[in-house]
Amino acid sequence: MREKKITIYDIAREAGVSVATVTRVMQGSDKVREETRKNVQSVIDRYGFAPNRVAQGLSRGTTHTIGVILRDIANPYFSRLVSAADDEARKNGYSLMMWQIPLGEKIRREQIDAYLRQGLDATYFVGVADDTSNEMVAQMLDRVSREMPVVAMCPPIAGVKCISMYNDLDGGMRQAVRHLHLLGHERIAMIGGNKKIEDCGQRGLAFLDEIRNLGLEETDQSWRIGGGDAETGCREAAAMLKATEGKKRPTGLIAFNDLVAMGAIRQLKMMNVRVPEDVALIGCDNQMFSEYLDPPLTTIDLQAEEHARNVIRHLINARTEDAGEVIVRKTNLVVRESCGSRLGWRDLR
Amino acid sequence: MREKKITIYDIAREAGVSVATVTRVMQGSDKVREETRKNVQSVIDRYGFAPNRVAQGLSRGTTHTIGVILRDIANPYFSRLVSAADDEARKNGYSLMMWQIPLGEKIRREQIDAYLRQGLDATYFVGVADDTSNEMVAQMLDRVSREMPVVAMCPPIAGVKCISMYNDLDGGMRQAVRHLHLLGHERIAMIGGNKKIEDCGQRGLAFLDEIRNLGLEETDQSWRIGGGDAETGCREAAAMLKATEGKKRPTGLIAFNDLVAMGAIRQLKMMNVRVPEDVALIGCDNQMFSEYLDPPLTTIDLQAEEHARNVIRHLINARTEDAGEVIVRKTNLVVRESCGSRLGWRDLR
DNA sequence: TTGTACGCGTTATCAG
DNA sequence: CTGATAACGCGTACAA
Repeated sequence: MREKKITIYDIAREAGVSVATVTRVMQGSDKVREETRKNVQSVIDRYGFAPNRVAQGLSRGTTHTIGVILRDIANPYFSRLVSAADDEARKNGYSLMMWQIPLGEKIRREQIDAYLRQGLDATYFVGVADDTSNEMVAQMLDRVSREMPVVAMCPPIAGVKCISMYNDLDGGMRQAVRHLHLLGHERIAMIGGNKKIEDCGQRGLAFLDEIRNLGLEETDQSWRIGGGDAETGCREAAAMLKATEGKKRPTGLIAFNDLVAMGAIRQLKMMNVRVPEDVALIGCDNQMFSEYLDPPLTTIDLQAEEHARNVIRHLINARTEDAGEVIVRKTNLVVRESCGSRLGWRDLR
Repeated sequence: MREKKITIYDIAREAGVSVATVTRVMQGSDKVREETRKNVQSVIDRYGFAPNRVAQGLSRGTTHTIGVILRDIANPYFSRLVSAADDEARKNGYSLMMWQIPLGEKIRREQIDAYLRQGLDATYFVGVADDTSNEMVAQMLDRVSREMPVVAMCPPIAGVKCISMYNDLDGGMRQAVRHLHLLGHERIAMIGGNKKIEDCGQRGLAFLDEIRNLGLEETDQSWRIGGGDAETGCREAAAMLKATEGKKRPTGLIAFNDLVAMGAIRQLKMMNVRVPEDVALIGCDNQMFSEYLDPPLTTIDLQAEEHARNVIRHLINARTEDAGEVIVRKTNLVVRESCGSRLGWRDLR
């Protein structure tokens, strides 16, 4: 199956020069006589020669490969990031190596060892909300960032020296809350997000804080915690309706993300609650499918592609001094119909 | 940033043996005295030593890395494949290297060269419908499969020697058509799919063929070709309604995939056509979001995860004789509410 | 301007 | 059983 590969020696012999000269030509060194240069180049072209990346990696200590550590690329938000990242990397001569670490699975020492000895040039870590306080993640990032530049897409983690480039979901949350409040909602609740309140970064806290700022009521139904999937949306929406049966239920809902929102919409419909007439809803991530939901979903846009491209650029140009840098990206509220803002102000009593 | 890495020489010196012996211990060779073995192993453990993959790659000629060539990992169907593939690969000590080639972009010779010299052990090619007749794809797969085992997720391509493992979308299509026919639909149309009829593999043809088999009417609106995205669904659904205005329009619709179906649902609703009461709809892929659409989408399930895992297993165990093998996977129709089968038979005149 | 020879970290072959 | 040592393919001081 595998044919004999031609090496730099074959080219050198054929061109009647040494391997050093071939290397010089390939690197565009100016310390080569023009005549030699043309001759060597023609041989290279004739054979379609290109250096073996593995050997190059050993010799040069750089593989032109960036590792991407993430939880689950099947999550459409993450796959958008990776798609843009791969495109940007490839345009700069780099490749991406996937490394999924399923959420809930222990990160073992040997896994990190295995990751480290692959000779990667840099690491793009895509974190989820509670990774900021996850001890295993911290240890992993700490070890990895001692070996290569790392950009982590999550808030800074105590004791870890890497570039942190993440979304201002705090601000996004507050904006969403204010949007609903402006539309006249007085009872606003949140669905989904991390199990333990101390694990949510600032996100859920920001939500609660903004509720208080606006002088809105905070009840035991204000934040129904859960996961970040559609199932959570179904389950928690149902539970919330049940818990507030007969009482005044929330009229504004903010979902942890668009998947949760998608599940919530379905459950609400099944229970004959209209969106947005009875309950307004806002999601987060601006997924590809979000504008096709019924109603089209108002959501917090994170500009995933732009974010990912930026990460790759940082990684490629990373200098040691950059470690510790923190970059916060502003979010955008994309207003569609799920929060009813197009219907104008309404009486929500 | 990068600390001095320990090598096999350090271990050998520390253990008072030669590097050959260290290698033997690491490979579990039985030709090592038990006492030596334990001694060396203890040193290995103490230092947490593990061989450098790059050097290993050079020496052994195998990198334990599988390349994944695909069009766009942001497509949720592909990202599901990759997620499962990565999981399966990792469980077997392999890593995945991404290689996106955007649809519509020319595949240049140098790109293939670059791919080839990465020292990959195998290639997982995820094709789209018209790749089967795409000359550039054929050339690429031909070159790649001369260097390493390849499993292509598309029908066999003339002149390319690789394992072909793909879905029986033909059969899936026919099943979908018959399902609608059984429900009483007499005018069934298809939306989306490849631009040129000769590029569709058997898929669109299978649809048309099955229509004829059942003695159903075939009109110029029977197949509205287009792309494979939600936009196509919107555009073509609108165009179809417009083209059949005042006439008898199709009552059963089969979308090229779930994205197209998603767009179609939205457009139909906007034009006050009810699904499934006025038009029944079937998609393809069983995407994560499909059951959350309104109505939940009946769709052809391809068992993406299982498919991907199988590909990886084949790649890892590939023998030269396997090239040329063709594996066709059966599909499943997942019946939900978008085709109205739960409503029972209806009069559709 | 060009060539020689060594290093990169492992594996594998061949003596011993 | 164990140890030198030659690949693996390329980059690069250093020498010429």
